[in-house]
Order: sequence, then structure tokens, then C-alpha cells
Amino acid sequence: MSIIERKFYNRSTLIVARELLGCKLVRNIDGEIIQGIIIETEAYTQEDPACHAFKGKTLRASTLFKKPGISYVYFIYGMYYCFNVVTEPEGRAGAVLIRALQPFGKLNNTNGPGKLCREMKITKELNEADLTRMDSGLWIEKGESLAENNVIVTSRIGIKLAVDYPWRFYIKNNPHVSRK
DNA sequence: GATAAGATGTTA
DNA sequence: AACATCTTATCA
Repeated sequence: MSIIERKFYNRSTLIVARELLGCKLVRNIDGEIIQGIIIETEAYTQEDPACHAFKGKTLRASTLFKKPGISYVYFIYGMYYCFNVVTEPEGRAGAVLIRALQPFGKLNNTNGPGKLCREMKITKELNEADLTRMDSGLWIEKGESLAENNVIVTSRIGIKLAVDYPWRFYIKNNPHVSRK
């Protein structure tokens, strides 16, 4: 029930990626609430070759340098959006890609970053939305804390660069993880 | 099961 | 030309 405040995001991207597991992503579309538990994340930082901000402050990547706790939504492969949460202090780039949700209520088919954006109607209109405020229509609430042995850490998916970084986190034995 | 290819538009 | 994806087809 309690919304996560900005200072949570104003930290190392790796820590935020780990701690977002178990939290609840909530969307309000004209009064209709849809929500899911975050069960899979990936971290991307300024010094990371796979990150959009690696080459500097391009138009698209400029969002990654802004204040923590806002969203970064980008369009990919001609058909899908991906939803990230901006981390690190303002001026430093960093984001956590939300890769999969455990559906809540009538939400369905959220086992992948493109699919969950489609299901929750997350589009570029929500880029730079403030996730610490309910009036943005998209926010994140605290969840149950997870035991360390329920978190699996592996390499990231769908990238060519820096494939050896163990920067993907997901909840053990959860059936909604992407790429089973 | 595995692997390959096609859809599709923005980015640099 | 590549891309932080997903679906469908074509093997085995």
C-alpha cells in the first residue's frame, strides 16, 4: 500500500534492481487499476557498454541522467516498448529494466519486457513519468522483502555487449520469468 | 525439444 | 545497420 519514495531510487542501480523484486507495479488507466508483482529485473549503468547512456547524453538517453524515480520508456524492434526505472543521483545515468511481472487480478501475459508493456498499456507517453506519485498513472509500491536464497542472479538477456555481467535478478521458481 | 526467420520503426 | 523482443514456422 505504501508508495516507494525517491530516496529508494537514489542509490546504486545494482541494489535497486535487487530490491525491486517483490515490489508492486501499479497502473491507473482512467480509474481502472491494474497491477503486478515485479519478479525479474536487469541493471544498466553509465559505464556499462550495453546501456543506452554508454555513448553519452544522446537525445534518447538523456532521460537516464535525470532524477531518480522517473520512468524511462523506449521503443524497440519496431513493435514493443520497454519500461525502466531511472536510478542514481541526478546527473548520473542508470536504470533498472523491468522484465517480468507476476500478474495480479485480470492482468495476464507479463513474462517479458515487451509483453508487460503491452498488457499495462505503457507507451512513450509515460516516458519520464514520476513513479513516486500516483497522479502520473504509474507508480511502484513496497512489497514483501525476499530472502537472499530466493533471488537468482545471472547474466542479462537479449544483448550482445557485456554479456558476462551478472546483472539480471529474478525470483526463484517463479513461473512468470521470461525465456523459460 | 531446438533453431531460424519475419514483423516493424527508431536510433545513431 | 543494429536493436535491452516476441511469434510463428520448420525441423527433429
